Amino acid sequence: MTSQSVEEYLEAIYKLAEDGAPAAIPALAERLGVSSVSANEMVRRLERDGLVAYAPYKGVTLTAEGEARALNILRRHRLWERFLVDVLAMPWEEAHEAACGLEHVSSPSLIDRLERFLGGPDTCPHGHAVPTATGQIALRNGRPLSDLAEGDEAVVVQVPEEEPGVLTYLSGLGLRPGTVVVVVAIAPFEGPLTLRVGEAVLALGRNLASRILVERK
Amino acid sequence: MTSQSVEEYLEAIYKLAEDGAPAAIPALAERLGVSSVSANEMVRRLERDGLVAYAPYKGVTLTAEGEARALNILRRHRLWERFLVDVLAMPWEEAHEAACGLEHVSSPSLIDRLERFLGGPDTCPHGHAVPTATGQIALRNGRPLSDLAEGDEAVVVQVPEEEPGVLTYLSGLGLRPGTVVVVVAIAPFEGPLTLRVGEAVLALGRNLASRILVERK
DNA sequence: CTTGAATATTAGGTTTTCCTAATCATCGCA
DNA sequence: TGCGATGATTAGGAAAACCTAATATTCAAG
Repeated sequence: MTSQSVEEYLEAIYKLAEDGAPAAIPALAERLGVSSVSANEMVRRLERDGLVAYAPYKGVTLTAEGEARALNILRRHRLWERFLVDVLAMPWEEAHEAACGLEHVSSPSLIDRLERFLGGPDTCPHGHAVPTATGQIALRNGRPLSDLAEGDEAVVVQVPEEEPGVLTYLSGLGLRPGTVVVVVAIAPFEGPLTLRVGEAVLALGRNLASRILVERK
Repeated sequence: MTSQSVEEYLEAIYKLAEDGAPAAIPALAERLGVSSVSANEMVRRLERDGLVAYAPYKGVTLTAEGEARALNILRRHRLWERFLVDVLAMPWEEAHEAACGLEHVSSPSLIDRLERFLGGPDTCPHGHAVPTATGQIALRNGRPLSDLAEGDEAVVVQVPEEEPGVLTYLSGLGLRPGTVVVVVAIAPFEGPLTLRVGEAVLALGRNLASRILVERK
């Protein structure tokens, strides 16, 4: 019996930990739209239940059990997203929102059936790997778009998920998994990249570019 | 912002009221697996919020607003059930369970897309009408199986939903919407009906038979 | 018209998840 | 090394849904 709140915390902790360091409480609170006090409280509860390890001023880390749960949630989320986008033709950011609800009320049997119906997709619409029913997750190969040199051509394999605004923006630019991009120019001093995407030429901030994964063509 | 609990109450009140009289609190509590005190408390809250009218010892009735909400929930429930059974090939009673969760986390946009994908089905897998997005619900024509006479032949148009055990039982007997039945015999003193369903002959209690709707062939 | 059963309500609690305000601890930088 | 910003925790609450136990009402049937 894992409550919806608990699941959301586990998911958020997992996502935050993806950027290297353990999740900090204020960052966690921020992401969940909750006060630091509440996040602290909940983290204590998760610790008591053996789902995370918490060291004040250091951060929160998932235990093996906690990570298994988190991967399972991610599995549900990404399969639903795939369904919503591919089958129901829902726009990206709306699909993310909707999947956030559905993921907490989906039995293993339902999810397995959904996976079979979808033909066992490897990734969600943003290119993130779908964990298996047994909790394995494939690691994406590809490197940040910001690592390319001028003149390089590459194909997008992954864009960040979560932030609704970012999703709409990228979607509007046509930057989605499978898109071919050519680096036209790279501005100095951590400046933006100029890209050619199909016919269009556009500028993309370095920060966002570093969160988009590409593969050499 | 209607909470999941509130939605479940509205749904239960609607279903109970279908059998004629306003929903009694103990019946409501029973159906929701909750104490009478809790049900009473919640009904008071619903009344405060203008969703029901409550007269002690008389029962609970939905207001126009409450009924609109209930129909919307039923719409979501039945469309999801259709999806789970038709598309994911989920067995009946598992689908009912699963739909109970999904119905509370589905935005109007999601439900409209789902409906379009399913081709705008008129009924759920048990033959209950799907309310429209604007809150209309078609009334089923058909009469109780228990009203037939010996020798009558008819086609099932609706079976009771909700109780998991009943669903499995009926499903096992092959009694589902579309099934053709012939009344072989009717036992006196409110006794069981003997039916022929395809090749099989089976006995069905009068009570259950009265909750199955059929149409003359 | 009384009385027993069914129904309703009150009183007092619990758990979960959130909050604000205030205090305490720590880290990193000057 | 000392201090200010950031992070952590405590104290005290709130709202939603539940619960049990006890009491009060009302219904219906004899």
